[in-house]
Amino acid sequence: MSEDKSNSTPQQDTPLDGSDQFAVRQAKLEQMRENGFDPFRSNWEQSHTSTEAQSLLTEDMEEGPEVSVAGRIVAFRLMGKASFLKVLDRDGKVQAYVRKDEIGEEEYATFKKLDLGDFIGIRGKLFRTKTGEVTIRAQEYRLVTKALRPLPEKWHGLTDNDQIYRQRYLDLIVNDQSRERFRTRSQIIREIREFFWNRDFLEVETPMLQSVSGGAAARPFRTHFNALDCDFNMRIALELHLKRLLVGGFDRVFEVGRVFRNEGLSRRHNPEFTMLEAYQAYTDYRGMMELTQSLIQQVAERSLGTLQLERNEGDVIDLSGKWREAKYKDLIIDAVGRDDWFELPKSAKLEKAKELRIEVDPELEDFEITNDVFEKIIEHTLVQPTFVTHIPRELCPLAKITEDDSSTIDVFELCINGQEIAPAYSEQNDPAVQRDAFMKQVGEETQELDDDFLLALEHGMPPAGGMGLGVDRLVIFLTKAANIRDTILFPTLRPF
RNA sequence: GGGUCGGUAGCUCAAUCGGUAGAGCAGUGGCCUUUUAAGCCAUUGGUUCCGGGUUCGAGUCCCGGCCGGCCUACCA
Repeated sequence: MSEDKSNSTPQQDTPLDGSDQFAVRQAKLEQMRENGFDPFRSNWEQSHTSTEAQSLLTEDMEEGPEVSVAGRIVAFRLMGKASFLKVLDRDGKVQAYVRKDEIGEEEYATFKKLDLGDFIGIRGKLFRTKTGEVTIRAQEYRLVTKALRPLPEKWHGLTDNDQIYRQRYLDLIVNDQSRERFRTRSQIIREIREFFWNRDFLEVETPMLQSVSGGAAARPFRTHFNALDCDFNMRIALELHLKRLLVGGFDRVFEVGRVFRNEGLSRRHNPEFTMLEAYQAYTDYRGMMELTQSLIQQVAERSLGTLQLERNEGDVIDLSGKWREAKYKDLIIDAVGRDDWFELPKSAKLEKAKELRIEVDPELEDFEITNDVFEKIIEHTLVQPTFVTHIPRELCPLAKITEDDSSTIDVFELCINGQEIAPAYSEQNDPAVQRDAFMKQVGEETQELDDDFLLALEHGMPPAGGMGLGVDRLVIFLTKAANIRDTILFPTLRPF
């Protein structure tokens, strides 16, 4: 449909029947302009937010002070010569009561022409209605911004997923739960920063455009830089640059930032997602264990006020106390039901995997079959916080090898809510061992060899523990979201 | 990428065997000075996602496409 923008006067000879709500609202807007109001230019001074205003009327008071609020009309109940409406602003909703005999006949006539979705300012004293709701008795109101499109339905809200993601603003206006979830997400990220600042970590920013994207084995997004006429990748991890800063003498650094992985979409994967990584010199993965547990406990306590998280499944995740530790090998042996799993030849492992109904590619390496067992039958059972330790060295080329067991590395993988949420390592700082580990990966895997990083290691990186945490996944279980897309304001979608 | 389910009014949803496409909310016109999904009366509004096909007749059946949900695969 194309509107004729050149025709600024509404066609008065064809009365609007109300079928085209956009046209009806546009006609109202034109009418206002003719009467000398600009429905977009006015501002309104807020004295309080909706919830601040409501708190001013305490139990013992009959009438509160005068307040001035502004927001979007989300409920509108006209009753002849008086009306109730609800105004939504940044921290909630407040009800207002408008009477014809208090604002005047003319004002009331134009007030009745307002629409759901319009922004208005209201000034008046607080009182309590019959049913006890704190309400503003309007002495003055003004339209601040006209909304030309109608809001989604008031009771069911917006449920169409596609529209929720593509027009997130509508979701935020009408779905309280969604609005609340994104406020919580913001609070969580704020508490994460607070935690690290308090521990004397330096918050830094490292490049998103990199000529070599290392630190993980995911496929990158590629782009081209015209000025230098060369290709760049978007980063897939923060790790290698943060470690360069350890070399540079920043003993404690962290970054919260977006990383990009050119892989599939799923309920738990978005191609751009938010990663927290922290590196601390003169500690190891054990130190990271204490840090990670404290971090998540403090964040949950401060942003949710509890360490007991009820899941949609009905059970409760208990974040309190000291968290369970379990060795990778023990979990595997337990899951497959035989002590000699790690001594079995590959053919026997494949056989057993088939028995357990795990689909495995016979081309896989031994350790990959084992890891499939972990990912497909163990990981989703780790609902209570569990540090999985002593992971096979092949899985993490960037970690230190365990002193008394050269087959494993000094790392943990923290699982909560059946999801891997935060890995941490005693970071590998021997440049030769690091190079060997990289070389084994390059070619068969997607990790690229970052020579510049190895050069940095040759200058000496102090012993350190490091950890990474998928912020979106943390938000998923802290806010009981069903899907990663419900925790990302504008998730990646197929363009129209 | 594969499987599967879906797309109907601004929104939330109906539509029997293939037989005139409906309701609630929103809108429009009235009534209503403490409502809470306000209420009452009246009423407008449809390229049934798009394009083909079968049929006397298609929202419904078939084919192709677009978009999405869920499952699955890739993502140490």
